[in-house]
Order: sequence, then C-alpha cells, then structure tokens
Amino acid sequence: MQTRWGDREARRRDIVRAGLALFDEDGLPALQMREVARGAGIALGTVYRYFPTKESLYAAMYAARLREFVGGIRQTLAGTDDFETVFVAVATSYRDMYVAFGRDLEVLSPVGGSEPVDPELFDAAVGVWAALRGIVERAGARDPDLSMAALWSAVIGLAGQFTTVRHELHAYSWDDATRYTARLYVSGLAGERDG
Amino acid sequence: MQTRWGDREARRRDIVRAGLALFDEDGLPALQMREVARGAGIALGTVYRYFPTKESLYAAMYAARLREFVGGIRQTLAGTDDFETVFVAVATSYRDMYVAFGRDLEVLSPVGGSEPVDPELFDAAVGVWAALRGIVERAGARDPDLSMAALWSAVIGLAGQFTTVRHELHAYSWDDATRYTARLYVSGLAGERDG
DNA sequence: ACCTGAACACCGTTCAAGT
DNA sequence: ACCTGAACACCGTTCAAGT
Repeated sequence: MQTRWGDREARRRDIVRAGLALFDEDGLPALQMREVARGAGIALGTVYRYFPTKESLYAAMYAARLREFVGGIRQTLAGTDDFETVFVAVATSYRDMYVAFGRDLEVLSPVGGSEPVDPELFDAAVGVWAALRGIVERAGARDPDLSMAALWSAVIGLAGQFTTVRHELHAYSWDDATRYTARLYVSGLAGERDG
Repeated sequence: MQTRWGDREARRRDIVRAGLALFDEDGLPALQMREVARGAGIALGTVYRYFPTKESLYAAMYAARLREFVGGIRQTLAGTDDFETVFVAVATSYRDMYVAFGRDLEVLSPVGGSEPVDPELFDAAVGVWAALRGIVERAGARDPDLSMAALWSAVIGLAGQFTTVRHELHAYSWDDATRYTARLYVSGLAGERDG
C-alpha cells in the first residue's frame, strides 16, 4: 500500500515505522537517516521535512511505544489489584521498554519534560499512576507518594539490573527477584501500618 | 610537566585524564578523539597507538572511576555498619557514577564482563560486596543473596529516578527517598526474620 | 506545496612518512 | 620503537532544483 504524494499523516507514520523497525533490529546505531528514508520509501531530504533532527524522530518513536506501555498496564489493572501481580506486570513491561530505550525512559511521568505530550496519553498515564497509588495505599503506606517513589525506584532498578551482564552475577531469575522485591515491600508497608 | 618521548605509562595516563576532563565537562558528545589528543598534547594518530578504538578509551576511563568508587565505599564501611548509613552512602556514590556513565554501569560486579579486570580492583570489589552482604544478613535476611539483588536494584533505581527529569514529579529529596527506602527494607527484612 | 539527492560538515579511524 | 597528521569513510544535515 503506497503512501500518496502529499499525504503527510501517512508519510509521518511510514517514517516512524521505518525508524522503529531499524531500532528494534539492531539498536540505536542502526537508526540512520538514509536507512529510515529507504525503509519509508522516500528520499533522504524528505525525512527532514517531517522531523527536523534525528533526535525528534527518536522522540516520536518513543512516544509511540509509550502509548503501548500505558495501554498494557491499564489492561492489567482492569484484571486485578493484587499488589504482587501488578508489581510484576508493571516491572516487566518497564523492563521491555528499558531494554530498547535505556536510561532516558520517562515512562509514566505525568509531569513530563519540556515538550507538551499528547493530552490523551497524558490523561491515561495520570489514571494509571493514581490506580497504582491506590494499591500502595491499601498495602498500608503512611505516605503513599513517598512509597510510590521508592517502589518506582525498585521497578527501574530491577530493569537496570536484569538488562546488563550484571544479572549473570547471581542465580535469580527475573521472576524470582521481582516477586521477592514485591513481597519485601508488602512486608515493609505492612510494618508501617501495624508498627 | 611534560611526558617524555617513549614513556608509555605516563602517556596512557595523559590520554585517560584528557578524556575524563572532556567527559566531565560536557558528556559523551564532547569526548572526541581530536580533542583527547589535544588535551594529552599529542597527535591524533598517537591516541590510537594506545587505544585502538574510542570505546576502549572509554572503558579505561570507566575503570579509573570504578577504582575511586570502590575505595569510597571501603572507607564508609571502615567507619560504620549501620544499615541506613551504609545504604545511603552506597546509593549516593552509585548515583554520582550513574550521572556520568549511565545505564552501562557495572559497578561492584565482581564477575564482570568479558575483559579481565585489574585483579586488585576485583579483590576490593569482592571484599566490599561481602561486607555489604554481612550487613544485610544481620538485618534479618533469610536469603542474603536474593536480598542483595533486591537491594542493589533499589540503589540502581534510586539513581535512575533522581537522574532524570522524572524526579521533579514528586517533592522528595534524594536524601528523603533514599533513607525511606532503606527503612522500608529494614522493616521488610525484620519481617522475614520475625514473621 | 511537497519531494529529491548531490553536496557539505563533522568526526572516528588508517597509514605512509618522520624522528 | 614511537609519533605525526593528511587522507579516507561514514553519516547527520542543508538547499537549490524538480514536479
């Protein structure tokens, strides 16, 4: 299906799709503007009529993936509110994005950076964050926001640890480590409530 | 103090020092081989007689910083074995390295990657890891290795969270979040012991 | 208006020549 | 042996010309 001359919306999608294909295949070094152009079936210069820099293309690719991430968490939350199950699901989705995008992940950050985000995505992220906060609150957190900061750090850290060679250090699987971390937090939060 | 013609050891140090100066000033984009040569007072081609690629120079710069990191933790451990104090100190040192080197940090990974590490550094890292493990054990961990994995994730995650714009999301300082996380773990580990 | 691709700029790497 | 720096290769970005 050929994108028509002048169809800016379809052209933009073609470019982002071509970028993600290269990126998924061989990482950031493979994201070369000449290859993007080739994948999108256009000339090199045309890519720059849609994205003024390589970095802005990367940002668009990232936004596309973020949308999928938030959608996945929403689906999990629709099915359960068990702390451990939700923690493992969120951490696992996060890890998958981390593998691709690395340290610059801004997943679920409703405040966001300097650029205005798609409002629909923004609202979805805020909703997800509030739902997660509710689960933490029911687990006994005295200061749910501070607990969320700690929990979110655990998610980031597990992804970081199991994404490098470092994880070969110990014998624990992703699932074991993630579930154990969830239980440790539940126990710690229960201690806050009861202690 | 001019490095003498043929003094390979001093020359190597000059190059690594020049690289770190550029890197600290303006990050990875500023680490350009021409600039490294200029900073080390040698010709461009000479850099390649010491480091076959830019990546290998980067690895040497990283090893130099890792040595400082391990030395700092050892000093902390010599002064105290209080869980919270040690956790905050380790997390803070880790964060400082994370700011510079990002997701590729392999700090305190005694097994290491493919390249053989300096044996002295290796031994120091193993010693530090064992000492930290002892503290976790005394805090009540039933499976200290699994707890270390979770704790180490917390360190990584806190660094990750407070190193991006994401940390502007909430009102908590590095110190608050780090201390709270330490206490949550202590409470969780005590639950393992007593529960 | 939108698209093209040759040309430019920049930077990692090489290698024949210098001491 | 060690060092030099001009030359090459690669890739992000621009812009005058094409439809």
